[in-house]
Amino acid sequence: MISSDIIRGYNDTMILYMLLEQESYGYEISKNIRQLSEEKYVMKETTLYSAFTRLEKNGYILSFYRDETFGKRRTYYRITPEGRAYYEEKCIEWRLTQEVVNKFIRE
Amino acid sequence: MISSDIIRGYNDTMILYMLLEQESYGYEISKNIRQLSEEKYVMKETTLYSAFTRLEKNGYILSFYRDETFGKRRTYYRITPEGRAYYEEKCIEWRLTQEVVNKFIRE
DNA sequence: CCTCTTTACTGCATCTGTCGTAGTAAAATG
DNA sequence: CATTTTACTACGACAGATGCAGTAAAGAGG
Repeated sequence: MISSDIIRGYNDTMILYMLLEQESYGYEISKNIRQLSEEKYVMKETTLYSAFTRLEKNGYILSFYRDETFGKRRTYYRITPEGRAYYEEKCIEWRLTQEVVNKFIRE
Repeated sequence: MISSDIIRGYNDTMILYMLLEQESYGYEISKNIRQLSEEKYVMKETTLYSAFTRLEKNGYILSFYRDETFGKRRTYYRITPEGRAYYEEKCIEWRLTQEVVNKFIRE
């Protein structure tokens, strides 16, 4: 299992990744993360929604409603240019982190 | 810079790695981590010492004093078999984490 | 000899992201 | 018509990391 202390700070990055190509909403993002990670990582609901709040507060995503004639009303999210920039930074940081941590890993 | 939310949970692993081959003490471990990471990661003092407390509480390290006729008295640490086992687990977890996070990283 | 820097910690309070638990509510399924 | 799935919201607790402050001994430099 991947502990929350390791993934911490990368949940935001995963969500932003999911929004790079298309706008989406909580449940769908959650499912897509689970699938892309091949069931190896499942983001908790509370983690997901609190990440949305944080990301929107920081200006990295925008929330909106769509006119839906079916289904329960969803909150959709769209990535902003600031969100894309932040995502890019996180990718660079991740590569550096890997490089550093790998020096402390055996085999 | 590597954010504390990313490295979180790996500080313990880095410290244990440093104790695999030889017993050591706070200041030395801190210097060695800085050097091994090529100055890319510097563990904060408070983080380091609070990690020692936690690691000892969990039975992963043991603290002791050496008879020193010079210098200020140091608290030395030694890794336990449980600490080695925990370190191994963390290595496995780290590989899985890399695999998963890399799916969400562009380029 | 005296000051400054380096070594070697300890204590305490705060912040932040994650998570457990609970609850709401509408639509789909059987 | 009951159960499951979808789609959230609220609240409180926890743990690791950090900022800040303080202590104290040894070594370095003038």
